[in-house]
Amino acid sequence: MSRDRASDTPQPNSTLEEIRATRLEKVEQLKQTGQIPFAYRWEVTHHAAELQAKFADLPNGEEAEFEVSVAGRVMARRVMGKKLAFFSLQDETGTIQLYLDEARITEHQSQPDAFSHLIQLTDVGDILGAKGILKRTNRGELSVNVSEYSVLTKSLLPLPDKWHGLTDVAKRYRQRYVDLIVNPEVRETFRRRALITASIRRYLDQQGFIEIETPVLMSEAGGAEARPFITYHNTLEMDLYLRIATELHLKRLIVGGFEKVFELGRIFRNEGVSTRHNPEFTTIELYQAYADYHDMMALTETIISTAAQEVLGTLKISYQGTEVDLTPPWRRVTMHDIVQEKTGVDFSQFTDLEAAKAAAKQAGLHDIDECESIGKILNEAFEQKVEETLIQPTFIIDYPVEISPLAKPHRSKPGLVERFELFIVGRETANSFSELTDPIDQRDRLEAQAARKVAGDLEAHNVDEDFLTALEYGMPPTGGLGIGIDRLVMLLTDSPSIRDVIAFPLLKPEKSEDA
RNA sequence: GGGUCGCUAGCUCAGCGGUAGAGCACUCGGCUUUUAACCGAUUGGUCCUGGGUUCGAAUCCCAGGCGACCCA
Repeated sequence: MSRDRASDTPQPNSTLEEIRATRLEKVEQLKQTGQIPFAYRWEVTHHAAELQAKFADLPNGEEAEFEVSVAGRVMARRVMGKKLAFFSLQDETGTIQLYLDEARITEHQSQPDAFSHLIQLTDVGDILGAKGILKRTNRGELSVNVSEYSVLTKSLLPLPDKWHGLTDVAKRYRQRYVDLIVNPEVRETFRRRALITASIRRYLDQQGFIEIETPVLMSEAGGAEARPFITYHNTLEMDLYLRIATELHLKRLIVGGFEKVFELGRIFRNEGVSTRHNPEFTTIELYQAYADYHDMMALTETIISTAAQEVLGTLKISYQGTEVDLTPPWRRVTMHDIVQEKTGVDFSQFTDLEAAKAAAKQAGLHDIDECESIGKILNEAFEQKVEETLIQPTFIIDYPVEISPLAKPHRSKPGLVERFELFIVGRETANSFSELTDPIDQRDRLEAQAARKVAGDLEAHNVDEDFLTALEYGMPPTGGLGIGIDRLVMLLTDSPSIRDVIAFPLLKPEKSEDA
C-alpha cells in the first residue's frame, strides 16, 4: 500500500477540514487496494440484538460453528497491535463486537494485506460488512470472529465524543442523523412513535374505521381557531392555506355515507414554537356516525390504553417523574364542577356578565376584562386554575358554546355543548364533541366567527359555504374525536419536549454568511 | 412578546482583565482477549458575530444571532 505521507514528523490532523482530508485520502487508498469505499450491497443474515439473544448461553472463550454476515457502523476501535483488533459494530438493533484476528482474515480474504488495510484505512463511523463465525471472548463479549470484511461506506466526518455523545440540543435537532447514530434512546423514541400510530390504526381498522386522506392545501382554512400558513399556487394564481384541522373534510365524508372515518396526519398552525408546540404536528381526527361524545369518551380510553399496553406493556407509566395510571375508566367531570372545585366559584349561577367578572377577579383570575361572555370567563378560570392540576387522565365535559363553534348544543344544559377534552399531566391530549349537524345553527356560528375575522381576529376564518351545503344535505348524528399524536407520544416515551418526538422539528436556519 | 441562562478545539467542558487549556477524537509509534482498551509523542482555536471600555478583552459594557428554561 502506498504511504506517501508517511514520515517521522506527524502532520496536523485535528481540525474538521484536516480530518476530512485524511479520510478522503483513505478513500483513494481503499480504491487502490481494490476495495469500493461506497459499496452497492451486502448480504445481511443477522442483526446484533438477534444474535445477542440467540447466543446468550454461549460460554466465554467458546466458538459456535455458526456463520453470520452482519453490517453496521463502527462505533469503537480497539487495536491491539498488528495481529488483533476489536471493533464495535452498531446496527439498527444494537451492537455486536467484531473479533479481528489477522491470521484468520489473511487465510480467508483474497487481498494479502487485508488486516493491515482494515486497521489503517477504517475509522470510527465507517460502515462495514463482516462475515465470520460467532465466538464469545474470554471477557464475555459476543463477537463475530471475522474471516472476511468489506468497507461498505467510508465516513468522512468524525462522530461526536464516544463517551459524552452529542448533548447540544440545537445540534441534536439540526443534525438528527448524528443524534440517532450516537444516542440509541432517540431511535427507541421514534420506534415507539411508529408503534403507537400503528397500534391506533390497527385498532380503528378492527373497529371498521377507514382512513381517508383529505386536502392539505385549502382555499380557506377552517375547523379550528388558529392562524394558518399561506402559500401560493402559480398557475391558478391564488393564495392557498395549509390546513389547520381535518375536521370539515372528514365530516363531508360522513355526509357522503361513510360511517366511520379517520385521518392520522399533519396539520399546520402558524404559531410560536415551544416545548409543547411545533408549527407542524400530527393529529388523528375520527368521526363515527350515530355516536355521541359519550361513545367518544369510551373510544378515547380504549385507543390510548390499547396503545400504551401494546407499546409499553403496562398502563401504569411514569412521565418526567410523575406516576400516571391510564387504567380506564377515567374521571369525568364537568367544566363548571371542576372550576368550582378549584376556585370556589360556581359560574353556572351567573346570568350577568359583570357580576361574573367581579367573582372571577375575586377568585384571583387575571385577564378577565377582555372576556365578552360568561363562557369565556369560565374557560379562563379553567385554563388558569384547573388545567395544570389535571395529572391523571381526566375528561372535562360540557363546554360553553362560545368556545365550541362546531359542537352540538347540550341536550339538557342550556348554554353548553356536548364536548369533552382529555387532560393528562396537565396537557390537552384529546378534544371531542357530539358534532353539530344543524346547518342553520352551524351557519350562525360560522358567520359570527367570520365577523370576528373582519374585525381583525387572525385566528378566525371565513364561512366554508360548501361545508354548510354538505350539512344541508343532512349529516347523521356523529361523534367526533381528535387526539394530539405528538403529545400522546411524548407521554408514552417520557419525552419532555415535543421536539424529542418529531424527527426534524422546525428550527430557525443558522445565520448564513451573506445575510 | 418579556425575563434568566448558555455559546471556547471535531465532541464534552474548564478558564472569567495579563502568553488559549484538559479529556476524548484525529495523526505518529508500541502492544495478539479488548470493550470509555492501554502506554508514549505530536497536532489542532473566527473563544457565536459586530461595536465599545481598557495599556491589554474569551473574560467587562452595548447591540445582534442561535439555543435552553421560566413567564405571558
